[in-house]
Amino acid sequence: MYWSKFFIPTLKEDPIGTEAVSHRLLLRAGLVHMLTSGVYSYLPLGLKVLRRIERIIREEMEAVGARELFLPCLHPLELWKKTGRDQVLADVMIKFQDGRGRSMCLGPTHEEVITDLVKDFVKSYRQLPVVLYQIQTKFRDELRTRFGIVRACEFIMKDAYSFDRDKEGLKKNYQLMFEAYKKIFARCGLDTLILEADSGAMGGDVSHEFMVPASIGEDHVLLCPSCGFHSGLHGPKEEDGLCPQCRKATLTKQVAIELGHIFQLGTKYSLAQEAYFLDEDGQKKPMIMGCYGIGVSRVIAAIIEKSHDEKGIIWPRQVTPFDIEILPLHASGQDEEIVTLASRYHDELTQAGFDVLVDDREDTPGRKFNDADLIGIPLRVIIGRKNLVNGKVEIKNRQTQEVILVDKHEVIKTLSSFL
RNA sequence: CGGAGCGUAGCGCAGUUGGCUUAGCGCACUUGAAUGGGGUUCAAGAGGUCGUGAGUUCAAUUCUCACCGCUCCGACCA
Repeated sequence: MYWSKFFIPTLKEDPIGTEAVSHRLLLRAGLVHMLTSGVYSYLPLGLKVLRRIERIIREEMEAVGARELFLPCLHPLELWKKTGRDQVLADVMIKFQDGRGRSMCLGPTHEEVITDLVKDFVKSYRQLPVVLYQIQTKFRDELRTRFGIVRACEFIMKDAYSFDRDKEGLKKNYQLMFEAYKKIFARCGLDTLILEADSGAMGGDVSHEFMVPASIGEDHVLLCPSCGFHSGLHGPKEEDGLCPQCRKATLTKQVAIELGHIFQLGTKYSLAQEAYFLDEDGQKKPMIMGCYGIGVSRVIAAIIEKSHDEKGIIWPRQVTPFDIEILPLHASGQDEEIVTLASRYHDELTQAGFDVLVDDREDTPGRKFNDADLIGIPLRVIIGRKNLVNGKVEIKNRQTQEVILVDKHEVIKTLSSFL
Protein backbone atom coordinates (compact mmCIF):
# COMPACT_ATOMS: atom_id res chain seq x y z
CA MET A 1 0.00 0.00 0.00
CA TYR A 2 1.12 3.51 -0.84
CA TRP A 3 0.63 6.42 1.53
CA SER A 4 -0.61 8.67 -1.27
CA LYS A 5 -3.48 6.25 -1.91
CA PHE A 6 -4.37 5.38 1.66
CA PHE A 7 -5.70 8.60 3.25
CA ILE A 8 -3.73 9.18 6.43
CA PRO A 9 -4.46 12.76 7.50
CA THR A 10 -1.89 13.29 10.25
CA LEU A 11 -1.94 16.42 12.38
CA LYS A 12 1.17 18.32 13.29
CA GLU A 13 -0.32 20.00 16.34
CA ASP A 14 -2.20 18.58 19.29
CA PRO A 15 -5.94 18.99 18.89
CA ILE A 16 -7.50 21.19 21.57
CA GLY A 17 -9.30 19.52 24.44
CA THR A 18 -7.57 16.18 24.31
CA GLU A 19 -6.49 15.25 27.79
CA ALA A 20 -5.82 11.57 27.18
CA VAL A 21 -2.70 10.54 25.27
CA SER A 22 -4.68 7.95 23.34
CA HIS A 23 -7.28 10.51 22.33
CA ARG A 24 -4.59 12.90 21.14
CA LEU A 25 -2.65 10.27 19.21
CA LEU A 26 -5.76 8.71 17.68
CA LEU A 27 -6.58 12.09 16.19
CA ARG A 28 -3.04 13.14 15.33
CA ALA A 29 -2.11 9.87 13.64
CA GLY A 30 -5.25 10.04 11.51
CA LEU A 31 -6.97 6.98 12.97
CA VAL A 32 -10.25 8.58 13.93
CA HIS A 33 -12.17 11.80 13.38
CA MET A 34 -14.74 13.32 15.72
CA LEU A 35 -18.13 14.06 14.20
CA THR A 36 -19.62 15.39 17.41
CA SER A 37 -18.96 14.79 21.10
CA GLY A 38 -18.78 11.03 21.71
CA VAL A 39 -19.24 10.10 18.05
CA TYR A 40 -16.23 9.10 15.98
CA SER A 41 -15.45 8.01 12.45
CA TYR A 42 -12.76 5.40 11.88
CA LEU A 43 -10.40 6.42 9.12
CA PRO A 44 -8.63 3.78 7.00
CA LEU A 45 -5.67 3.42 9.35
CA GLY A 46 -7.86 3.22 12.46
CA LEU A 47 -10.18 0.77 10.76
CA LYS A 48 -7.21 -1.44 9.93
CA VAL A 49 -6.27 -1.62 13.62
CA LEU A 50 -9.88 -2.30 14.52
CA ARG A 51 -9.98 -5.17 12.01
CA ARG A 52 -6.80 -6.69 13.43
CA ILE A 53 -8.28 -6.65 16.93
CA GLU A 54 -11.56 -8.04 15.66
CA ARG A 55 -9.68 -10.85 13.98
CA ILE A 56 -8.02 -11.83 17.23
CA ILE A 57 -11.39 -11.75 18.98
CA ARG A 58 -13.06 -13.84 16.28
CA GLU A 59 -10.32 -16.46 16.38
CA GLU A 60 -10.58 -16.82 20.14
CA MET A 61 -14.38 -16.83 20.11
CA GLU A 62 -14.51 -19.54 17.44
CA ALA A 63 -11.91 -21.48 19.43
CA VAL A 64 -14.31 -21.77 22.38
CA GLY A 65 -17.24 -22.71 20.19
CA ALA A 66 -18.98 -19.36 19.88
CA ARG A 67 -20.66 -18.64 16.56
CA GLU A 68 -20.89 -15.20 15.04
CA LEU A 69 -24.15 -13.56 14.07
CA PHE A 70 -25.30 -10.00 13.57
CA LEU A 71 -28.18 -8.52 15.51
CA PRO A 72 -30.03 -5.30 14.72
CA CYS A 73 -29.30 -2.06 16.56
CA LEU A 74 -32.86 -0.85 16.03
CA HIS A 75 -35.04 -2.33 18.77
CA PRO A 76 -38.75 -2.04 19.54
CA LEU A 77 -39.08 -0.57 23.03
CA GLU A 78 -41.82 -3.15 23.69
CA LEU A 79 -39.14 -5.83 23.95
CA TRP A 80 -37.33 -3.92 26.66
CA LYS A 81 -40.48 -3.53 28.71
CA LYS A 82 -40.63 -7.30 29.19
CA THR A 83 -37.51 -7.23 31.35
CA GLY A 84 -38.13 -3.80 32.80
CA ARG A 85 -34.80 -2.60 31.52
CA ASP A 86 -36.46 0.20 29.57
CA GLN A 87 -36.61 1.75 33.05
CA VAL A 88 -33.28 0.47 34.42
CA LEU A 89 -31.36 1.78 31.41
CA ALA A 90 -33.66 4.74 30.75
CA ASP A 91 -30.87 7.26 31.23
CA VAL A 92 -28.57 5.78 28.61
CA MET A 93 -31.11 4.58 26.10
CA ILE A 94 -31.59 6.61 22.92
CA LYS A 95 -35.35 6.44 22.30
CA PHE A 96 -37.56 7.82 19.59
CA GLN A 97 -40.75 7.25 17.63
CA ASP A 98 -40.45 6.12 14.06
CA GLY A 99 -42.65 7.23 11.18
CA ARG A 100 -45.28 4.62 11.99
CA GLY A 101 -45.44 5.81 15.56
CA ARG A 102 -43.61 2.81 16.97
CA SER A 103 -41.52 3.43 20.08
CA MET A 104 -37.98 2.38 19.23
CA CYS A 105 -34.55 2.55 20.74
CA LEU A 106 -30.98 2.12 19.56
CA GLY A 107 -29.58 -0.91 21.33
CA PRO A 108 -27.32 -0.10 24.29
CA THR A 109 -26.79 -3.88 24.72
CA HIS A 110 -28.43 -7.02 23.33
CA GLU A 111 -29.58 -9.48 26.01
CA GLU A 112 -33.25 -8.95 25.18
CA VAL A 113 -32.75 -9.28 21.43
CA ILE A 114 -30.64 -12.43 21.60
CA THR A 115 -33.00 -14.06 24.11
CA ASP A 116 -35.95 -13.26 21.88
CA LEU A 117 -34.15 -14.87 18.96
CA VAL A 118 -32.90 -17.99 20.71
CA LYS A 119 -36.24 -18.79 22.37
CA ASP A 120 -37.89 -18.95 18.95
CA PHE A 121 -35.60 -21.74 17.78
CA VAL A 122 -34.38 -23.62 20.81
CA LYS A 123 -37.04 -25.85 22.34
CA SER A 124 -35.13 -28.87 23.56
CA TYR A 125 -32.20 -29.66 25.83
CA ARG A 126 -30.80 -31.48 22.79
CA GLN A 127 -30.17 -28.08 21.15
CA LEU A 128 -28.22 -26.71 24.09
CA PRO A 129 -25.77 -25.24 24.75
CA VAL A 130 -25.93 -22.36 22.27
CA VAL A 131 -23.15 -19.78 22.28
CA LEU A 132 -23.45 -16.79 19.94
CA TYR A 133 -21.56 -13.55 19.56
CA GLN A 134 -21.48 -10.42 17.45
CA ILE A 135 -19.31 -7.39 16.90
CA GLN A 136 -21.68 -4.47 16.80
CA THR A 137 -22.19 -0.79 17.36
CA LYS A 138 -23.80 0.06 20.68
CA PHE A 139 -25.54 3.31 21.49
CA ARG A 140 -25.57 5.00 24.86
CA ASP A 141 -26.71 8.48 25.60
CA GLU A 142 -23.72 9.43 27.71
CA LEU A 143 -24.21 12.81 29.31
CA ARG A 144 -20.52 13.06 29.92
CA THR A 145 -18.33 11.63 27.19
CA ARG A 146 -14.68 11.29 28.11
CA PHE A 147 -11.25 10.53 26.71
CA GLY A 148 -12.31 10.29 23.08
CA ILE A 149 -13.39 6.76 22.24
CA VAL A 150 -12.99 5.51 25.83
CA ARG A 151 -16.43 6.74 26.75
CA ALA A 152 -18.44 7.44 23.64
CA CYS A 153 -22.12 7.56 22.75
CA GLU A 154 -21.59 5.18 19.86
CA PHE A 155 -18.98 2.46 20.18
CA ILE A 156 -18.06 -1.00 19.03
CA MET A 157 -18.55 -3.98 21.29
CA LYS A 158 -18.07 -7.68 21.00
CA ASP A 159 -20.88 -9.28 22.93
CA ALA A 160 -21.32 -13.01 23.38
CA TYR A 161 -24.21 -14.91 24.97
CA SER A 162 -24.37 -18.46 26.23
CA PHE A 163 -27.52 -20.53 26.79
CA ASP A 164 -27.26 -23.69 28.84
CA ARG A 165 -29.62 -26.27 30.30
CA ASP A 166 -28.06 -26.07 33.76
CA LYS A 167 -25.65 -24.19 35.98
CA GLU A 168 -22.83 -26.65 35.31
CA GLY A 169 -23.08 -25.86 31.62
CA LEU A 170 -23.04 -22.14 32.32
CA LYS A 171 -19.98 -22.45 34.53
CA LYS A 172 -18.19 -24.41 31.84
CA ASN A 173 -18.93 -21.82 29.16
CA TYR A 174 -18.10 -19.02 31.56
CA GLN A 175 -14.72 -20.56 32.24
CA LEU A 176 -14.07 -20.98 28.52
CA MET A 177 -14.86 -17.31 27.93
CA PHE A 178 -12.74 -16.33 30.91
CA GLU A 179 -9.74 -18.08 29.38
CA ALA A 180 -10.52 -16.74 25.89
CA TYR A 181 -10.55 -13.21 27.27
CA LYS A 182 -7.14 -13.67 28.85
CA LYS A 183 -5.79 -14.81 25.48
CA ILE A 184 -7.43 -11.98 23.56
CA PHE A 185 -5.98 -9.25 25.75
CA ALA A 186 -2.56 -10.92 25.89
CA ARG A 187 -2.51 -11.12 22.09
CA CYS A 188 -3.33 -7.42 21.96
CA GLY A 189 -0.24 -6.78 24.04
CA LEU A 190 -2.21 -5.83 27.16
CA ASP A 191 -1.68 -6.90 30.76
CA THR A 192 -5.10 -7.07 32.35
CA LEU A 193 -6.13 -7.25 35.96
CA ILE A 194 -9.12 -9.48 36.53
CA LEU A 195 -11.52 -8.47 39.27
CA GLU A 196 -14.63 -9.93 40.75
CA ALA A 197 -17.28 -7.34 40.07
CA ASP A 198 -20.77 -6.14 40.60
CA SER A 199 -23.37 -7.32 38.13
CA GLY A 200 -25.11 -3.97 38.18
CA ALA A 201 -27.87 -3.50 35.64
CA MET A 202 -27.05 -6.80 33.95
CA GLY A 203 -28.19 -8.97 36.82
CA GLY A 204 -26.93 -12.38 37.84
CA ASP A 205 -24.52 -13.32 40.59
CA VAL A 206 -20.98 -14.04 39.34
CA SER A 207 -19.17 -11.43 37.26
CA HIS A 208 -15.59 -10.52 36.37
CA GLU A 209 -14.09 -7.35 34.95
CA PHE A 210 -10.95 -7.17 32.83
CA MET A 211 -9.12 -3.94 33.57
CA VAL A 212 -6.01 -2.30 32.18
CA PRO A 213 -4.26 0.12 34.55
CA ALA A 214 -3.60 3.37 32.68
CA SER A 215 -3.07 7.03 33.35
CA ILE A 216 -6.65 7.71 32.35
CA GLY A 217 -9.79 5.71 32.87
CA GLU A 218 -13.10 5.71 34.60
CA ASP A 219 -12.53 2.93 37.06
CA HIS A 220 -10.21 2.30 39.93
CA VAL A 221 -8.46 -0.77 41.24
CA LEU A 222 -6.57 -1.25 44.48
CA LEU A 223 -3.09 -2.56 43.87
CA CYS A 224 -0.44 -3.95 46.19
CA PRO A 225 2.97 -2.73 44.98
CA SER A 226 4.67 -5.55 46.87
CA CYS A 227 2.90 -8.79 45.93
CA GLY A 228 0.68 -7.70 43.05
CA PHE A 229 -2.57 -8.35 44.87
CA HIS A 230 -5.38 -6.41 43.28
CA SER A 231 -8.99 -5.79 43.98
CA GLY A 232 -11.91 -3.67 42.91
CA LEU A 233 -13.14 -1.04 45.29
CA HIS A 234 -15.58 -3.62 46.63
CA GLY A 235 -12.83 -5.51 48.40
CA PRO A 236 -10.81 -3.76 51.09
CA LYS A 237 -12.65 -0.55 51.82
CA GLU A 238 -9.75 1.59 52.89
CA GLU A 239 -7.66 3.04 50.14
CA ASP A 240 -4.58 2.87 52.35
CA GLY A 241 -5.46 -0.49 53.91
CA LEU A 242 -2.72 -3.00 54.49
CA CYS A 243 -2.53 -5.64 51.74
CA PRO A 244 -4.70 -8.54 52.93
CA GLN A 245 -2.48 -11.00 51.09
CA CYS A 246 1.15 -10.19 51.98
CA ARG A 247 0.69 -7.59 54.74
CA LYS A 248 3.90 -5.94 53.62
CA ALA A 249 2.58 -2.84 51.90
CA THR A 250 -0.41 -0.58 51.74
CA LEU A 251 -2.71 -0.72 48.75
CA THR A 252 -2.65 2.09 46.26
CA LYS A 253 -5.54 3.29 44.16
CA GLN A 254 -4.89 2.95 40.45
CA VAL A 255 -6.97 4.36 37.60
CA ALA A 256 -7.92 1.74 35.03
CA ILE A 257 -9.86 1.24 31.83
CA GLU A 258 -12.46 -1.51 31.83
CA LEU A 259 -12.10 -3.52 28.62
CA GLY A 260 -14.14 -6.59 29.29
CA HIS A 261 -16.90 -7.73 31.57
CA ILE A 262 -18.39 -11.21 31.83
CA PHE A 263 -21.51 -12.24 33.71
CA GLN A 264 -23.25 -15.39 34.85
CA LEU A 265 -26.75 -14.11 34.28
CA GLY A 266 -28.72 -17.17 35.27
CA THR A 267 -32.43 -16.98 34.48
CA LYS A 268 -33.13 -13.26 34.70
CA TYR A 269 -33.83 -12.85 31.00
CA SER A 270 -35.09 -16.31 30.20
CA LEU A 271 -37.77 -16.04 32.87
CA ALA A 272 -38.84 -12.52 31.89
CA GLN A 273 -38.92 -13.37 28.20
CA GLU A 274 -40.13 -16.95 28.60
CA ALA A 275 -37.11 -18.61 27.02
CA TYR A 276 -37.93 -22.15 28.08
CA PHE A 277 -36.84 -25.54 26.84
CA LEU A 278 -38.00 -29.08 27.56
CA ASP A 279 -35.41 -30.99 29.52
CA GLU A 280 -34.69 -34.72 29.39
CA ASP A 281 -37.24 -35.31 32.14
CA GLY A 282 -40.00 -33.58 30.15
CA GLN A 283 -39.93 -30.55 32.44
CA LYS A 284 -40.16 -27.01 31.08
CA LYS A 285 -37.14 -25.07 32.30
CA PRO A 286 -35.68 -21.60 31.74
CA MET A 287 -32.38 -21.46 29.86
CA ILE A 288 -29.38 -20.55 31.98
CA MET A 289 -27.62 -17.57 30.45
CA GLY A 290 -24.27 -15.86 30.50
CA CYS A 291 -23.08 -12.77 28.69
CA TYR A 292 -19.60 -11.64 27.79
CA GLY A 293 -18.60 -8.19 26.54
CA ILE A 294 -15.45 -6.55 25.20
CA GLY A 295 -15.24 -2.85 24.38
CA VAL A 296 -13.45 -3.32 21.07
CA SER A 297 -12.99 0.37 20.33
CA ARG A 298 -11.83 0.84 23.90
CA VAL A 299 -9.12 -1.79 23.36
CA ILE A 300 -7.52 0.48 20.76
CA ALA A 301 -7.37 3.35 23.25
CA ALA A 302 -5.93 1.09 25.94
CA ILE A 303 -3.21 -0.20 23.63
CA ILE A 304 -2.14 3.34 22.77
CA GLU A 305 -2.23 4.39 26.42
CA LYS A 306 0.12 1.53 27.20
CA SER A 307 2.33 1.73 24.14
CA HIS A 308 3.55 5.12 23.01
CA ASP A 309 6.34 7.62 23.51
CA GLU A 310 6.61 11.39 23.09
CA LYS A 311 6.80 10.99 19.32
CA GLY A 312 3.76 8.83 18.78
CA ILE A 313 2.21 5.39 18.88
CA ILE A 314 4.21 2.16 19.12
CA TRP A 315 1.98 -0.64 17.82
CA PRO A 316 2.38 -4.14 19.21
CA ARG A 317 3.01 -6.60 16.36
CA GLN A 318 -0.38 -8.32 16.55
CA VAL A 319 -2.51 -5.22 16.11
CA THR A 320 -0.37 -2.91 13.99
CA PRO A 321 -2.11 -1.55 10.90
CA PHE A 322 1.00 -2.31 8.83
CA ASP A 323 4.01 -4.51 9.60
CA ILE A 324 6.58 -2.47 7.76
CA GLU A 325 6.81 1.13 6.58
CA ILE A 326 9.20 2.00 3.79
CA LEU A 327 10.54 5.54 3.61
CA PRO A 328 12.09 6.39 0.26
CA LEU A 329 13.97 9.65 0.81
CA HIS A 330 14.06 11.01 -2.68
CA ALA A 331 13.90 14.33 -4.39
CA SER A 332 10.55 14.36 -6.12
CA GLY A 333 11.03 11.37 -8.35
CA GLN A 334 14.53 12.42 -9.25
CA ASP A 335 16.29 9.50 -7.67
CA GLU A 336 15.19 6.61 -9.82
CA GLU A 337 17.12 4.00 -7.87
CA ILE A 338 15.45 4.92 -4.57
CA VAL A 339 11.96 4.98 -6.06
CA THR A 340 12.49 1.68 -7.84
CA LEU A 341 13.97 0.05 -4.76
CA ALA A 342 11.03 1.17 -2.63
CA SER A 343 8.45 -0.32 -4.96
CA ARG A 344 10.50 -3.51 -5.36
CA TYR A 345 10.71 -3.96 -1.58
CA HIS A 346 6.99 -3.25 -1.36
CA ASP A 347 6.14 -5.94 -3.89
CA GLU A 348 8.51 -8.55 -2.54
CA LEU A 349 7.61 -7.99 1.11
CA THR A 350 3.92 -8.10 0.29
CA GLN A 351 4.57 -11.34 -1.57
CA ALA A 352 6.34 -12.63 1.55
CA GLY A 353 3.21 -12.00 3.59
CA PHE A 354 3.94 -8.62 5.16
CA ASP A 355 1.52 -5.74 5.21
CA VAL A 356 3.62 -2.90 3.83
CA LEU A 357 3.14 0.85 3.66
CA VAL A 358 5.33 3.00 1.42
CA ASP A 359 5.51 6.71 2.22
CA ASP A 360 5.65 7.80 -1.40
CA ARG A 361 4.74 11.41 -0.69
CA GLU A 362 6.99 14.03 -2.18
CA ASP A 363 7.87 15.41 1.19
CA THR A 364 11.00 16.25 3.09
CA PRO A 365 12.70 13.54 5.15
CA GLY A 366 11.89 15.34 8.39
CA ARG A 367 8.19 15.11 7.81
CA LYS A 368 8.35 11.47 6.80
CA PHE A 369 10.35 10.57 9.89
CA ASN A 370 8.00 12.40 12.19
CA ASP A 371 4.88 10.92 10.62
CA ALA A 372 6.44 7.47 10.76
CA ASP A 373 7.09 7.89 14.48
CA LEU A 374 3.55 9.18 14.92
CA ILE A 375 1.72 6.30 13.23
CA GLY A 376 4.06 3.82 14.90
CA ILE A 377 4.60 0.97 12.43
CA PRO A 378 6.96 -1.51 14.21
CA LEU A 379 9.58 -1.83 11.47
CA ARG A 380 10.86 0.90 9.20
CA VAL A 381 12.98 0.65 6.08
CA ILE A 382 14.76 3.88 5.16
CA ILE A 383 16.15 4.16 1.65
CA GLY A 384 18.32 7.22 1.19
CA ARG A 385 21.34 8.40 -0.79
CA LYS A 386 23.42 8.61 2.36
CA ASN A 387 23.58 4.85 2.84
CA LEU A 388 22.81 3.77 -0.69
CA VAL A 389 26.16 5.04 -1.93
CA ASN A 390 27.61 2.20 0.14
CA GLY A 391 24.93 -0.20 -1.10
CA LYS A 392 23.19 -0.09 2.28
CA VAL A 393 19.64 0.41 3.48
CA GLU A 394 18.60 1.23 7.04
CA ILE A 395 16.17 -0.83 9.09
CA LYS A 396 14.83 0.77 12.27
CA ASN A 397 12.82 -0.70 15.12
CA ARG A 398 10.12 1.75 16.24
CA GLN A 399 10.06 0.50 19.79
CA THR A 400 13.74 0.03 20.60
CA GLN A 401 14.93 2.75 18.20
CA GLU A 402 17.57 0.22 17.22
CA VAL A 403 19.04 0.81 13.77
CA ILE A 404 20.82 -1.68 11.55
CA LEU A 405 22.37 -1.14 8.16
CA VAL A 406 21.94 -3.99 5.74
CA ASP A 407 23.03 -4.61 2.19
CA LYS A 408 20.34 -3.46 -0.22
CA HIS A 409 20.00 -7.03 -1.51
CA GLU A 410 19.54 -8.47 1.98
CA VAL A 411 16.54 -6.40 3.04
CA ILE A 412 13.84 -8.99 2.35
CA LYS A 413 15.84 -11.76 3.96
CA THR A 414 16.60 -9.68 7.05
CA LEU A 415 13.00 -8.57 7.53
CA SER A 416 11.68 -12.09 6.96
CA SER A 417 13.87 -13.28 9.80
CA PHE A 418 12.00 -10.88 12.11
CA LEU A 419 8.61 -12.43 11.28
C1' C B 1 -27.87 16.79 35.16
C1' G B 2 -25.01 20.66 38.64
C1' G B 3 -20.25 23.86 38.41
C1' A B 4 -16.46 26.29 35.28
C1' G B 5 -14.42 27.73 30.62
C1' C B 6 -14.49 28.26 25.45
C1' G B 7 -16.64 29.12 20.16
C1' U B 8 -12.74 34.10 14.72
C1' A B 9 -9.95 29.88 7.74
C1' G B 10 -8.76 22.61 7.63
C1' C B 11 -5.64 22.83 12.51
C1' G B 12 -3.52 26.02 16.49
C1' C B 13 -4.30 31.10 17.94
C1' A B 14 -4.22 36.89 18.03
C1' G B 15 -7.50 41.01 17.79
C1' U B 16 -11.69 44.35 17.87
C1' U B 17 -12.34 50.09 25.07
C1' G B 18 -18.57 49.44 18.99
C1' G B 19 -16.55 52.75 13.30
C1' C B 20 -9.72 52.52 11.40
C1' U B 21 -12.20 51.78 5.30
C1' U B 22 -10.05 45.24 2.50
C1' A B 23 -10.66 41.01 10.19
C1' G B 24 -4.92 39.23 11.11
C1' C B 25 -0.69 35.51 12.47
C1' G B 26 1.68 30.39 12.43
C1' C B 27 1.01 25.57 10.32
C1' A B 28 -1.45 23.09 6.39
C1' C B 29 -3.18 24.01 1.08
C1' U B 30 -2.19 25.99 -4.55
C1' U B 31 1.74 27.85 -8.12
C1' G B 32 7.01 28.72 -9.10
C1' A B 33 12.11 28.18 -7.55
C1' A B 34 15.96 26.27 -4.39
C1' U B 35 16.76 22.06 -0.91
C1' G B 36 16.76 16.69 -0.11
C1' G B 37 18.72 11.93 6.56
C1' G B 38 14.54 14.73 11.60
C1' G B 39 8.34 18.98 10.51
C1' U B 40 14.15 23.15 5.14
C1' U B 41 14.00 28.11 2.57
C1' C B 42 12.22 32.17 -0.59
C1' A B 43 8.37 34.40 -3.60
C1' A B 44 3.35 34.76 -5.28
C1' G B 45 -1.72 32.99 -4.23
C1' A B 46 -6.33 30.76 -2.58
C1' G B 47 -9.25 30.13 1.71
C1' G B 48 -13.92 33.69 6.59
C1' U B 49 -22.21 33.57 7.45
C1' C B 50 -16.00 36.14 13.43
C1' G B 51 -21.30 29.37 16.41
C1' U B 52 -27.00 30.75 15.51
C1' G B 53 -30.98 34.10 16.43
C1' A B 54 -32.97 38.38 18.54
C1' G B 55 -32.15 43.11 20.98
C1' U B 56 -29.57 47.98 21.86
C1' U B 57 -27.27 51.52 18.26
C1' C B 58 -26.55 56.00 12.95
C1' A B 59 -23.20 51.60 13.02
C1' A B 60 -22.34 44.91 16.16
C1' U B 61 -17.35 40.06 14.89
C1' U B 62 -16.97 43.55 19.42
C1' C B 63 -22.28 45.30 24.08
C1' U B 64 -27.01 42.54 26.11
C1' C B 65 -30.19 38.26 26.14
C1' A B 66 -31.60 33.50 24.49
C1' C B 67 -30.29 29.19 22.06
C1' C B 68 -26.76 25.67 19.93
C1' G B 69 -22.03 23.32 20.14
C1' C B 70 -17.29 21.78 22.38
C1' U B 71 -13.94 20.94 26.66
C1' C B 72 -12.82 20.26 31.82
C1' C B 73 -14.48 19.07 37.19
C1' G B 74 -18.43 16.47 39.57
C1' A B 75 -22.87 13.21 39.63
C1' C B 76 -23.91 8.97 36.60
C1' C B 77 -21.96 4.64 34.10
C1' A B 78 -22.26 -3.17 32.21
